[in-house]
Amino acid sequence: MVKENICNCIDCSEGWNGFKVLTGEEVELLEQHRYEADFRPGEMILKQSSPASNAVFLRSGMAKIYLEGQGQKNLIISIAKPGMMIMGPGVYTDLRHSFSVSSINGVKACYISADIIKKMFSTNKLFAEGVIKEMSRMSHFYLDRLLSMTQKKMPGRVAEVLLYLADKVFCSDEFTPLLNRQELADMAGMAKESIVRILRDFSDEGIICSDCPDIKIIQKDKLKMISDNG
Amino acid sequence: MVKENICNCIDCSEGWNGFKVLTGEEVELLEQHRYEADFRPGEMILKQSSPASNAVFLRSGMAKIYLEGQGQKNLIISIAKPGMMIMGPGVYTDLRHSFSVSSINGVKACYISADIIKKMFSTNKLFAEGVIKEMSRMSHFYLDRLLSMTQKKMPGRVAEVLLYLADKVFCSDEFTPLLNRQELADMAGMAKESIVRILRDFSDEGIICSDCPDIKIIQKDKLKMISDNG
DNA sequence: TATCTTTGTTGATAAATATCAATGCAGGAT
DNA sequence: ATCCTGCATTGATATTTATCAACAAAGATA
Repeated sequence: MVKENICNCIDCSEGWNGFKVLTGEEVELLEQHRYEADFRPGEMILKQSSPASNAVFLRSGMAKIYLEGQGQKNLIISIAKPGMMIMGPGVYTDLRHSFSVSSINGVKACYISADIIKKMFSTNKLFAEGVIKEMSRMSHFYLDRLLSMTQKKMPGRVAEVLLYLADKVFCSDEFTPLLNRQELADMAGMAKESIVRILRDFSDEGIICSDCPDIKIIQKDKLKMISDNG
Repeated sequence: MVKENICNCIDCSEGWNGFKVLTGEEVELLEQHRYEADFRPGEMILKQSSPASNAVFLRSGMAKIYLEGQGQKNLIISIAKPGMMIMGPGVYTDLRHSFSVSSINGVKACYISADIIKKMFSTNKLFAEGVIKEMSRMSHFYLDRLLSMTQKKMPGRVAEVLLYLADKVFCSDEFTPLLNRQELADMAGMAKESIVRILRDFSDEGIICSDCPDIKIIQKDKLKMISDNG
């Protein structure tokens, strides 16, 4: 198997779009502060509350981004894929990572120094615009989740999670979540027994086909309705 | 009574700190795109989903920032005071306001064109840094709330709201919330009957003194414990 | 003052959700 | 094969929370 020889972030086929606007010099600077790392499934990539010295970019594989609450109760915020920037708001506030990130399957990732990103934020206005757009998108997403989590009942939240996985993560109505029931529950903010029951209900009503671990969305419109109406 | 003659955002005693780094030219530009407005209690200042053409800065009074869910159920995210920037992530994403803002008491506010802010974001790197720091702070705050709302039970959320009001809004352990019970419930994400009962419980246990509408925090350490332990 | 209207409060009840305990099932190790 | 071990599932039950209905209290209006 021939390995692609990645030598910089602009040419990297899985690189973040925001890097496309960098100058040659900036790319070189970036290279000097980029570290590659491989992870097996289930390994910690970023730890919540640890010093936010790096942003992370996946080159392959998927990772879960989650908040650690008290008593090992987690809330999975989103699933990261190659091409996305993973940089929490802590980089510009308390210099701590705002969330934890860990690999779901095998992951190749690049750590890039947060200081360098901040530096380029100041020297390259197009790059700065890309960064603020990305952070705004995240903020927007958090607000959406905040509303869902507080106002929707369990079936609505499960429907939302399924639609998120289908539309934003796997880009297909038929997928293998990679997450186990406990993790799906952590995404929807409920107990694992609850999500099991709701998935069964959806199955019984013919809205999805749940051939564990695979999930196939049959009646997407119905799922959307459940998600919208809470 | 002599009215202060405000002629620009740098000299304004209630202006946002982030404006302090602007050049003379930029301040002038800002002035050309600034509109003052007065509001009586309970009036809409920004409407969720409407075009995000302006950011808002309060010169006096307070406002509630909230998400409108379906079926007139609101979630109050935070309380805005003079000196704070009110600009949602929609300005950099879908160009719609991400939340609604309405006055709690009498409010004087300045609308500032979002385009001008974006322009200065590109031309003044210190200003850009101020904006991203502010947006990061907000993002951080949203993540905190997300975790609280999903993992804490009602008493924990009520304690959190009380501490927020005391520490971040009124800067005193004795205050008049200005929000009625329904609105306090909308902050803590519960029914108004529920918050009434919990406030009474806190009163009975001597943690607070609730002489409606005034609230006085007696045992702050206990309240913090309740908030932390969910 | 008398009458509305809104807001706060309480108790009873229903609905939503979590927890607990038991069981089954599949993959990996011995 | 046989034994583990972790995950999924199910039913029973307890806890949490919302809803409903009634009423009290405080302002607002006439």
